[in-house]
Order: sequence, then structure tokens, then C-alpha cells
Amino acid sequence: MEEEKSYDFYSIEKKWQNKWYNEKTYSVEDIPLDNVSVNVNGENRQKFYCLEMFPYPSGRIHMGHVRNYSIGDAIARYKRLKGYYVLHPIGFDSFGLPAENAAIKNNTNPKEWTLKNIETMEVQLKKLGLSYDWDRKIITSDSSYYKWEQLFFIQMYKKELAYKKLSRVNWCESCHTTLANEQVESGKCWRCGSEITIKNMEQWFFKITDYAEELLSELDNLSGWPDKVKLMQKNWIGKSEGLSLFFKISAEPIQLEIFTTRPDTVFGATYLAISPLHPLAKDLLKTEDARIKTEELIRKSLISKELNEKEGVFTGSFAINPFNGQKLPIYIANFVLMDYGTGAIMSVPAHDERDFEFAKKYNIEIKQVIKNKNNEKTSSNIEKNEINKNEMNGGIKEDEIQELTSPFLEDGILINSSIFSGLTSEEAKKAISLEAEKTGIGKRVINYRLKDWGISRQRYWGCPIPIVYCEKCGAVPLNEEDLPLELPENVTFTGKGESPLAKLESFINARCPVCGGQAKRETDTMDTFVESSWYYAKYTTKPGLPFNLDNNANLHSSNNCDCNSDAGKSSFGQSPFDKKAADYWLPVDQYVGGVEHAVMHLLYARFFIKVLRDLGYLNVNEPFKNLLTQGMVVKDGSKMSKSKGNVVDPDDLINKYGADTVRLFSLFAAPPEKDLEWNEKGVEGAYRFIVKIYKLSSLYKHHLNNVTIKKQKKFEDTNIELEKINNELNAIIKKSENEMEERFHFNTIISSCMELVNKIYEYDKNKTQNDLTISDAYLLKHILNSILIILYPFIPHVCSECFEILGSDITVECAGWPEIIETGYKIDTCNIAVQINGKLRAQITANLDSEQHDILNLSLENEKIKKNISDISLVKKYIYVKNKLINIII
RNA sequence: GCGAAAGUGGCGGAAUUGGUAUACGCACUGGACUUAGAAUCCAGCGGAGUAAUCCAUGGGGGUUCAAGUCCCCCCUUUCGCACCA
Repeated sequence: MEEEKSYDFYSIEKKWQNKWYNEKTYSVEDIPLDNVSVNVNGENRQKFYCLEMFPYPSGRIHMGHVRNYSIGDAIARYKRLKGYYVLHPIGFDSFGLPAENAAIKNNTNPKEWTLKNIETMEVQLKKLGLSYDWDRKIITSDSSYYKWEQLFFIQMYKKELAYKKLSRVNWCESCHTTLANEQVESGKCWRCGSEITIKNMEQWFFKITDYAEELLSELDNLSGWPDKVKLMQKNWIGKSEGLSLFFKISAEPIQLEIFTTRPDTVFGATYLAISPLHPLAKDLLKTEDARIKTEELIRKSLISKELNEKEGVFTGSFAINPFNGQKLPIYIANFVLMDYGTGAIMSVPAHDERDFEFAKKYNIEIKQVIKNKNNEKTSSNIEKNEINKNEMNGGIKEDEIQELTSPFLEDGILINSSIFSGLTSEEAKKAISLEAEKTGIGKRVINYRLKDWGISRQRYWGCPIPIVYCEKCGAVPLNEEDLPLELPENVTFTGKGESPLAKLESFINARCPVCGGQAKRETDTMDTFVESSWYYAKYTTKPGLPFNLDNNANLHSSNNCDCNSDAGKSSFGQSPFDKKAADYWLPVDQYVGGVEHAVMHLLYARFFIKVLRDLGYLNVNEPFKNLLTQGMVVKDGSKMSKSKGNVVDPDDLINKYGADTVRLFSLFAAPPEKDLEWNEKGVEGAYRFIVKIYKLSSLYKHHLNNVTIKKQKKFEDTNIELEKINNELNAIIKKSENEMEERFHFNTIISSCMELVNKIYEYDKNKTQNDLTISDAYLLKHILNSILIILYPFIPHVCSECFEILGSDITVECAGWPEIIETGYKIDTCNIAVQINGKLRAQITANLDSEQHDILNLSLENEKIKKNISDISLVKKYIYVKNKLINIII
């Protein structure tokens, strides 16, 4: 055996990376030219847009990035092997708080800090050998990017999709800015974990609620999304259908509007409850005592949404139930939310947990109006409820006294409800709603939990909002041709008080675009989730000259928005991307990222593409066709973090083992959707496997180098051991296709390849390479090449190198997905498990596709079976699963 | 509290359609090579038992010839929402 060159990952990885980056191997055209639009077989190549969530340039990449990008790269490289025309871009989500916080702390410039980080991370990403089209790199903090965002903002403003209002908003004292609802997690800031307080501020909003229905209903079409994420979005949008009902206030000329999803319980209402922040709250108060108590409730509601105990105050006012004329006391109650529905409810303690709790506390009547459907006693709920026999025959006895120990929450049959008694809840909901509409005391409405997206941030390092406030004209958007409104650089950071922009006279003072008079600029910047809401569309067009919207055919014709179709047409007349390119590449065929963005980024991006569609920029309804949400990388059971001191730096690992090893381990240790437990010893295992592959290729270098693989259907006259291995290879080829396209369980592909490599070593042990006949060499080269191609998406450098070592005119990435080639070897026997009464007792070898009685006889000849079954007459029956198993029942 | 997902050796995990549970990797144990170690290679590795066998996929029931897989109840963990009327 000749001396092998040892595996020098550093040189190998450098060699291939240089080739890829210098030759721009992974660059694609915005719209494929004729010469790439067909494959070698003359078939049309399909496009495939593979995207991973782009990183925030925080300084260095971390293991989460490595995992995310290894998954995406595996998919992108696989699709190229399969002949797709693959767009696989990368960029940096570079606006955000850390840059500004670093500026405050270290007296640096956020822009310089950010660009330096991008530079570092770009080097790191390139060292991982990811197959990106680097020509399409986006840096969102660059005005060449965010000027388009300002353009979108202006156009949204003109369509009233962006608006400003005074509102109670979430405030994070630590980040010193407001936050959108999606960015508050259990009352805490999503970024820093600080407690959120409530502030009343003028804020800019995007009218995402206009799209609530579409965002909800389109979820059904997203078959390529995990159910978990769809459910989270569904719950977040929180559609509920119900009845809005007007209650007259007795002795007052005013009405109170409430919202309920349970119109069927309207006869059980025993009080009304309104939010302390309800505009009518103070008007309804009748006593000084109630006023004082209410002030306290208002004070508490204003600072926090957190609630420990239900508290309320009787206002002294009464309302009239429009259905039965009953006089209902009106309470001010802290558990009623002002920003949902109408801020007022009818309380039905018998059939609502919260109303029940409140009624118990304040001794309010509890009146049951729904009973169990099946006429069974709800014994756990009702203590004294002797159901009148008459009820069985449909006759409902009124005025039964129900003593509930807990509310009855399910749907059922109405009782004590006048003409509606006897109806089911479902029927009654309809009937009562219709009646309310007929008599004009109410209307059916749909409410959403989703709120408009608050995008104002009182921070510097973000996209400036292109609005000025003119004394004469009010809020006025900039002229589109004056964009970009650049973020000024000559600012000082104190970390105290308002945004640095608010103190910068040169920025604040502006001319009104309408009247030319004195005006002041908006000093809030946009939420950085705005940049990530459309970056995937920007990628579809290479950077360069802006596209003229007017040159884009049919730009406004297929606009499915009901507004003026000229809305998207700006005087500026330009677009950040070519509409044809966007329509060609979008939607993203495979999106990969962390599940933490399930209701933030992923909801905003869905909203934004619909807005861009309605503005006429593209013709796409959804941004991401398939979504893969990968789990976290954890160590010692918890997420890697500086505070826990369990961070592993990818750079250290790459230097020690090489990028292929780090990538392989990331994909091997767990399926992508699960958390990945980091284990240094496991990394060594991955390294060992790569060395094994490299050694195997080196071992056969001289024997296979000159063997040229021809296209062939079958290998003849080959070594039987190799033929067996080829059979297993064929199974792996098939299985891998399924995994790479459907399930993404790369770990199972890798383990199959490990098994196969082990088998080749075993084969090698019993042979010397000189035994190789010419036909064996063909087959072996086919096997080795195929394994290299299958593993190439995961460990591209070493596979490229080994493919070259074994001798080929083309690189592995041009080789195409391996074909299944048969040999003369046919498996004509199989292993059959023999069970007695369902328990495994023996294994026998039988001819393939044997008849069941032959298998039975064969089984009964087996020593172990004989011991249990001495005679065939003992066999009561048996079940035979072809080529697999026989279960004999005695 | 509501909703969802998951629970398999010492560990990460396989078993994709109900059909031979524990593939592959890690760790561990023994052996070879070595002055020694590292690396590598070989062998072993769910538990109990001398063995035949028996017991094992969070626990308990069920369906089935056959259950990690399907159904019901319970426990635990993780995630999301948390008074949304």
C-alpha cells in the first residue's frame, strides 16, 4: 500500500472556497438566460429559491447561525445536483439596538461598528463554504436599501396603511423604546427580557389589521409550513365572531355597546362590566366612593397589563337588557380590556369563568340559562338541579333555581330564555343575533385579537421615517424623489433621554414639501422588523441601477386591491427590484430559520408582501412556500449564552477540525427541528468519519483514476460483495431523495452513508486493491462517486476533493444526483422472523416471495420452533407477511 | 388555566406505511500495536439470570395475530397564549 496523504482540511477547504468565490460558482441571473434555462437533457430547469433568515451583525457568528446555514446550504446544494436553477442569497439585517448600545458604551460609531462586524462575519461565513451568491449581498442599514423602505412608507401613508395615533403602547425602559405587541413575551421585552410598562404616546402604525382576514385564511394554503407555526399565527390573529349589542342606560340618554361571542347566554346576563379606561366610565359613576375606587383602578391599568386579582366597583348606574328588560348593575372591572372589542361586556356568571369569579366576589346573581345537551345532570357543576320531567318532552319549566359551584362553559340547550328556550346554543346564537339585528339593538361583528403593528422606535440606529410636521400643513410625507432621507452620522450618544435624532437641530429642521415653510422632522425610526419584511424580494434582483416601474409590464393591471390602481405608481417611478425577477423567483421555495420568529418576522413578512402586491410591485401572495424551523443549539441542557458561559465559538472549531466537520456534526447530531445538544466528542466522531472517506478515496486513487464512468443501465460480472454494497447504495439513493425533499432528516442519510462506508472498508479488508478487475473498478468507482455526491451537500469541500482524487472531468457539483444502477446480483433469499403468539422465537432464511405454507413448513423445521410446536396440528392459525415475518398462533 | 409538541440504553438519536425495538454516532470495557501515551485497529456493550428464558420504548388500561407506532385515562418536560368576553 502506498503512503497516503493525510487529510489536510485547511488546504482542501481553502482550495475549493477560492475556486467557488473566484469563479462565482453560485451566481445566478435575475431571470435565467437561454443557456441555463435547460439542463443537459434539454429539459426546462425549474427555479428554486432557498433562503435562510439573514443574520444581525452582532460581531461574530454563533452556533445557531452555523446550524441554520448548514441546513440551508445542504438544501441549496442538493437542489443544484438535481438540476434546479438555485437562488441562494445572503445579507445582513444591520439596523438594530446592539449597534447603538455599543456606541453608547464604547463611544463608537454605530455605522462603523456594524460594517466592521459585517466584514468579520462575512469572512466567517465564507470559511464555512456556504454556496451563496455573494453578488446579491444586502446591508439593510445602507441607504441604498432603506430608501426603498421609505418609499414604501410614503406610499402606505398615502393609502392610509401607515398612520399615526395617540395610543397606549408597550414601553421597554431598558431598550428605551416602544415595542409592538408581537415583541412582548409574557409581559417582557423580547430582546432584553425587561418588564414592559404602558405609555401613552403618539406612534406610527402599519395597518396590518386590514389584512387580518387574508393573513388568517391564507394559512390554510401554506401546506409547507409546520402546523405549530400556523397555529401560533392563527391564535395570534385570534378571529372571533360574535354579536355587538347596545344596552340602554336607565335614566340616561346614552347607550353602552358590548361585544359577546355567546349571544345564546344573553338571558343569563346579570351585570355589565366595563374597562376602567372606557370613555364612559367616569360618566356612569354615581357616588364619590365609587369615583375614588375607580381612580385607583385606572391608575393601576395605566401602568401595567399584569393582573393579580379581579377588582371592580359598582358605578351606581344600571343598564337595561334589551332582550328581557332586566335592570343590570354596571360595574367597572379591571379584568375588562379596553383594547379588545368595545371595552365593555355583558357578564353571564353562570357560563363564563371570569364573570363567575367576579360575581362570587361581589355577590352578584348567577342565573343559569344553558343546560347540558344530553339532559344529563351536570353533577360536577350543579348541586341542586332536579331536571323537571317535562323538559324531556320539550316543555321547559321556568324559574328553576340553579346553584352552580362552577360555571357551565359548554354549549347546550337554552333554558330560562323566553322564546329561545329549548334551542341548542348553536341555533340560539344565530336566532338571537338575527333578532338583535332585526330590532336594531345589535349587529353581528368579527373581532380580531391582532392589533396594528406599532413601528415607531425612539432610537437612532434605524430607518428614518420620511415625514415632516409643518405648522401649516400638518404631517406631510417627503417627496419621493427626495429619498433617501439619510440617517445623519454626526450624532452624539448619551444613552439618556430621547433619541439622539431628537436633539440634532440640523436633522430636525426641515422645509415642508408642500408649502416650503418651516417644518420639523419625525425623529422616530422604524422597527427593524420592517427591513426583514421585504429583503427576500430585494434579493431577486442583483444590485445596480434601480428599476423603472413603468418598464415593468402589467404592473398595475393585475392588482387585486380595490383601491385606485395608480396608488403604487409614484412620481419617483422606480422599484428596488425588477418585477419580472421578483415574480420569477418568489415565493421563496424553502425558508429556514428559528421558530422564535413565528409571530414576529413571519407574520410581518406575510403582511408586507401583500402590501407590496397591492402597491403593484409584484404579483405574489405569500413570501415563503415552505418553512423549516430549526431548533436551538444547546450545551449542558441550556441555550448557549455568554451569561451561562457555555458558548462554543464556531471559529475555534473550524480551525481545529475544519468547516466540513462542524457542518457535519450540526446536521448529524439531531434532526433539524429538534434542539441540538453540542458535544465536542461527537464533533470528533464526525471528524473521524470525514477522515475515513478521505482515506478511502486516497486508497483507491490509482486504481480508479483512469476509470471513466459511462452512462449504463447495468453492471455485469462484478464482485458479489460489491454488488451487495451497490444494492444498499441504491436504497440510500432513494431514501436520501425523500429526506432531502420532504423530511430533512439529514442525520439518517448520514448514518446510512456511515454504514455503507464501513462496509466498503470491510470489503477492502478482505481484498487487496490489485484484485480489482476492470468491471469491479467500474462498479466501485460508481459506488464511491455516488456516496460522495450524496454527502456533498453536507460536506462539500472534502467531497469535491475526493471526487477529484478519484479522477473525473467534472467537479462533483456538476455530476448530478447519482443514478440507480443494477447489477447481476439478485437477492433471492430473505430473512424471515418467526413469531409464536406474537413473540419472536426464531429467524429463518427462505426463498424470496415464498408461498405462505412453504414458510410455515420451513419454520416448523427450525429447532427452536420445534421445541414449542411439536406437531403441525397444534397450529391454530398463522399470519404471513411476505418476505418479512410469520406469526404462528398455537 | 387554555392550546400545542414531546417522553426509546449511560448520552445524542434510528425504527417514514401497525410487522424482527435500540441502526448510526458518542461514552464505556477488554484486547492488539507502542518504552509510554496519542492516534488507529479488533471485540463487547438495554436490564435480570449459570442457563432455558423473562422483563424493557414515562405510567395504567384498550383495540389487534402483532403496538414505540392506533384509541382512552394519568404523569412529566418543553414551547406558545394568558383574563381577547
